[in-house]
Amino acid sequence: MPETTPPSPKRSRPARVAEAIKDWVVEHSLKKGDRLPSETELMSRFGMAKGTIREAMRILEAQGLIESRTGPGGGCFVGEVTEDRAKALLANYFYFRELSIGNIYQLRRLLEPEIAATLAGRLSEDQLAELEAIVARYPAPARSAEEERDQHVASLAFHRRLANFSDNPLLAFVVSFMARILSDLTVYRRLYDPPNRELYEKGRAYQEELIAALRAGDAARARSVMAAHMDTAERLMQAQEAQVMRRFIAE
Amino acid sequence: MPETTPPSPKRSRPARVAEAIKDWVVEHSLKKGDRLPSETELMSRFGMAKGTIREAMRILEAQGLIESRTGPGGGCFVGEVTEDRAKALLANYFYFRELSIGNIYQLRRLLEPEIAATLAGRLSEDQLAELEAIVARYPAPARSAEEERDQHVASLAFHRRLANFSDNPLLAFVVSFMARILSDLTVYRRLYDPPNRELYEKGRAYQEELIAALRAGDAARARSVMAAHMDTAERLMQAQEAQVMRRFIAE
DNA sequence: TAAGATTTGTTCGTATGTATC
DNA sequence: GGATACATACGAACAAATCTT
Repeated sequence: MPETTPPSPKRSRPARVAEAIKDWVVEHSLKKGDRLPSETELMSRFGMAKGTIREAMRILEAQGLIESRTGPGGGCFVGEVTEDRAKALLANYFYFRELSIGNIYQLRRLLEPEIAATLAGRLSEDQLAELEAIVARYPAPARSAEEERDQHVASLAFHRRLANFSDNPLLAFVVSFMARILSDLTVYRRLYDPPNRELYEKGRAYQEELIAALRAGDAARARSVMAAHMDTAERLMQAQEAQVMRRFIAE
Repeated sequence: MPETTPPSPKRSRPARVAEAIKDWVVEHSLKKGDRLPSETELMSRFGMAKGTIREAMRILEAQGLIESRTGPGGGCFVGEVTEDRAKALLANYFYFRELSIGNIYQLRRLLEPEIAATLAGRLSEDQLAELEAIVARYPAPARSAEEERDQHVASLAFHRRLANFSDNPLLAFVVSFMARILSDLTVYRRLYDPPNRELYEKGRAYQEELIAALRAGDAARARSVMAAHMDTAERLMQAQEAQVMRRFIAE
């Protein structure tokens, strides 16, 4: 595997090696558990020192493309990028870009009702039970800011779970990503005090009605219930005037 | 900066160092061009060898969080994640997940009309001219598969540009990301032959009408034109995909 | 132009840790 | 437990880039 780009431009050697390995994986269409050549093998293949190869491996690892194990039979292995890692990497992109509540809800209003509609009548009883279990985690209005924060995070877990039931991976990812961003918000800003009784009651009522519509297979109703839910949720969030995300998210 | 996690779990040292540096950046709320401690500084701070520190830096670099320069006044600097890098990292996530045309268009149908509507009457004459210039790149129907592919990529550039005019960074990113995926599709699948005259004529007519609506500030019309555009575009794409599949089987 | 200083980039040799047999 | 195979980490040296004088 000779260098195909002799006067190669600006990038560091590890970066180029990482690119080359990536291409190699694609060309040979390696699958999830497949093993990459060992470090010593790569050293001689690329004619570079151990440190350089290792840095390249770290690059791939940071992107979630490989995992490595020590010991005999160990080495580096192709691994799918996990959903969590993808979300973390994407969240970094928005670190400096200051998403507003309005920005997020503009998408939620469009996407969440769509998810609800497409899932109506297509969820198993197990899946519906799972959603009900999440709703059951907040049976009574919160009595403190702490409790309310927990409830809101749980409520977002409801949406994230629902999203992951979708058979559209792109739709599922985007919706789930937004739920995660909003969850992180609640952790790092004291967003939910004072406790807001209205948020609790409306939110819970909507989610219960939504589950009923999903079970009944009533797509139109599921859609409109979710739309109304998003509508009030945004108004309440806006009133609380959150500021979004000022941190890197650890995977 | 001593180790706060003595029995630290499974992760490698470079990964932990990278995390620590990330946290450090957040805590000190460093901005885009700010400089990180030098390698030698970090070596003594973390009590680790040069190679280890460098691997940590590569992890951060791979995520787009830092850049590094040599020489006096050089070092590692905080850098915003670029849009392109974020897209590439996210694309890795979908590498194994095989998005279908239907998956992508389910989102395009929802998001693109929204973008069109929110931008109506809010674009400068310069921006409108830029869009017109893109449309002008395909003044006549394509006469070969090559030419048609180029036209379709240009047409996707139209949507990407429009998306980036949006003042909602999240919406802009998602739409622009989809356009890029579809562009890559055209490279890796021979999706656009044989030349399809209908795609050309309808697509061009829609985009011209859309620009008119945007200029006139007619949000409702911009929305409906874009919706119709997405509708026919998806049907044509689906038909062509079917055609490609059949050809593949036949061959 | 040239020399020197500073900082990242790369190499090599060696030693340690870890999992399999 | 011992041998083996592999990644992981260290330390010292040298190379390359880039700024200053």
